[in-house]
Amino acid sequence: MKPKGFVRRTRQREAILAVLKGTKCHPTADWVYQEVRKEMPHVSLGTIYRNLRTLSEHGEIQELAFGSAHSRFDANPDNHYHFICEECGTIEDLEMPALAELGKEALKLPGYEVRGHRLEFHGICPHCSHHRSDDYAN
Amino acid sequence: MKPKGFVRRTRQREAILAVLKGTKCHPTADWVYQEVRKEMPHVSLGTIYRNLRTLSEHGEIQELAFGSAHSRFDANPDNHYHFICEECGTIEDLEMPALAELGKEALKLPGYEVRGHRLEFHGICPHCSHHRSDDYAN
DNA sequence: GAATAAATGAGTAGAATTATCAATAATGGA
DNA sequence: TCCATTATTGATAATTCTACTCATTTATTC
Repeated sequence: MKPKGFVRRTRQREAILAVLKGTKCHPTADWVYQEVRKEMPHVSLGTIYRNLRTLSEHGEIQELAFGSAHSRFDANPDNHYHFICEECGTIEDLEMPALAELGKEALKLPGYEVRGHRLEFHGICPHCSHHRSDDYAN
Repeated sequence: MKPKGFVRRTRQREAILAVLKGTKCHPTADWVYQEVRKEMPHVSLGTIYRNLRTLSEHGEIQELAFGSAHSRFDANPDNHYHFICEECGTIEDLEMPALAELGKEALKLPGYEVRGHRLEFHGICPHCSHHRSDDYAN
């Protein structure tokens, strides 16, 4: 019997994955589009976006973005860390002190002038975790 | 003599900063807009964006975003860290191993289910650092 | 090969952000 | 206090990135 909801292996998806694996840079969707188009001129930009999402949802690649598409702002300009809830998207400050040794670690890289770092944790916040238990109870 | 290129102190900028300092959430530009509008109904959304940028450029607030507005993709789905150049925006993989103890540290937070973390360093890459020296030489 | 449903291409739509520009207002000096 | 200067604003248009729609195509299983 044919399974429902499975993932097909298409020329386009293969090409996108190949392009991504063939570069050390961390390209944007549009860069990938331009590359894939060289081999497959009729590929659609929608296809690129759709597949990049599908691939990252299946853990084959990863998307580098700050949760939502739009920026968020923080009145505290000093370095501190955040927790981002995967469920509700809430961003919270962590009390954890900034780790000075992290910068030093990276300073070992020759030629790189490290000015700072950013650390975020993601997972489920207490609020959403609570709602989840409610769901199981029903 | 009047200095050229200085930053003025405007009602709008003060209001934006006040709104941002008055919240613990990490709002989007639009949220700030809605709040400022309560006190200042004719404020323009463009003014919000302009000031949020100006303020973060002057280190009075910080913007939480992944460098550029748009997502970037990485063929490597495993957790690893990145270096982002503030000059050219290039993102590079770091050889540094993922720090397991970081997750454990954050796990101490009661009620939070930490699933992962992300660490990025920012600064100047060797390539841009080199160009800079050239500038000084001229 | 046929049936099925996922995926595509082409175009449209929407949301977030930036640019444009005449009008306004903050600043330092007279 | 008034003036000259110019950063900033408000209003709107323009861009950019991404998601959505839907008829058509195509990968998969039988």
